[in-house]
Amino acid sequence: MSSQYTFTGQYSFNIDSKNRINIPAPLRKQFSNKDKKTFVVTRGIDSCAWIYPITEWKKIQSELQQLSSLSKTNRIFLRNHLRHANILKYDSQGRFVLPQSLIEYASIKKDITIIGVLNKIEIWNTKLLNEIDKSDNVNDQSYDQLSERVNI
Amino acid sequence: MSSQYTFTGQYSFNIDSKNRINIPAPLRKQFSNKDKKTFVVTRGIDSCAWIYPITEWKKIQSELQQLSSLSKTNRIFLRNHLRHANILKYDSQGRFVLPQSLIEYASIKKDITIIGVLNKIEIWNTKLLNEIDKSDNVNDQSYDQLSERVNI
DNA sequence: TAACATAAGTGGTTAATAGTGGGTTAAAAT
DNA sequence: ATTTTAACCCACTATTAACCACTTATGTTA
Repeated sequence: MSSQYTFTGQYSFNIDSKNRINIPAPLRKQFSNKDKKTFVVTRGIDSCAWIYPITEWKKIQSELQQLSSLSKTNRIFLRNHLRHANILKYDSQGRFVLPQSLIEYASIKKDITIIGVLNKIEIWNTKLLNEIDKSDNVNDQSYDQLSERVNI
Repeated sequence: MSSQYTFTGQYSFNIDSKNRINIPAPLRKQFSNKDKKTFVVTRGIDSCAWIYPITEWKKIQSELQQLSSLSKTNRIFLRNHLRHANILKYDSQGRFVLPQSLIEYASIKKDITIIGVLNKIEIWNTKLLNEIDKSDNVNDQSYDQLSERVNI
């Protein structure tokens, strides 16, 4: 599934006393009019928060709608993915308030790093990201597997 | 079957001394005029209560009518879903009183957590949900199977 | 390269809404 | 008739969202 969004780059910001985070202007500019400044923040798979523009999120959502709640696996999966998904808008200054639950999940303190990763934006505790960056050596074998699918 | 409803997010509330529960404003706002503040609360498949906006419930009902009562599974499923279904309205403050039978079924005490799960809303005993969240490890294999269908 | 102009980021205040509690009236049951 | 229960309404408080203003950075033009 390909996306219209190709977020890239890395930006340093502070979260303010009201838990507001500024979406970097270069990323914000990519939001289409259709999105109407609306997006979904949710738990990332690593300890960070993920942002999807709402039109992008709806694609994911329509896939989730195919899953029947009669299956236990599906129920748990749906619950755990949807309960942390917050639909938000950024204000006229390009900011939004990050929900408390995600602040805790991503260990957000003051210094944050925002990264563009194609169809999503990641929000990290700067310190945490740097530590992971050093320690998280993906072994060569997994890259080999990847190479069969992705041609860089 | 896709739905017009796409409830998401998680909200913490208290049930009050009159057994009233507040439907979180963000979820309430999604109710269409057609629903006229009316919805169905019933037993969830796990120990929680499920809320469907009335227009959504009617769709489900017509699907349930397709199920033959010759199957035992069907009979049990139909019984449990239909006998506990209460048609209710929320008041001008957005609250409704949760029937005693569902309070017992979902072990509702004071602290409750409300979760949006696409076409339905779940009401949980906060403590219970957290416990299940930890213990209910769906094995990786089932998620692997899921991954073939859902691309997040 | 200096001055200006524009855009981006930051902080705070105000206004609106959501959540909560309680009270009153109407209905129901004993 | 009295008590209990439920629906409806009103009011207070806390939280959230919208708005305004200032500062810093970037970029453009003389």
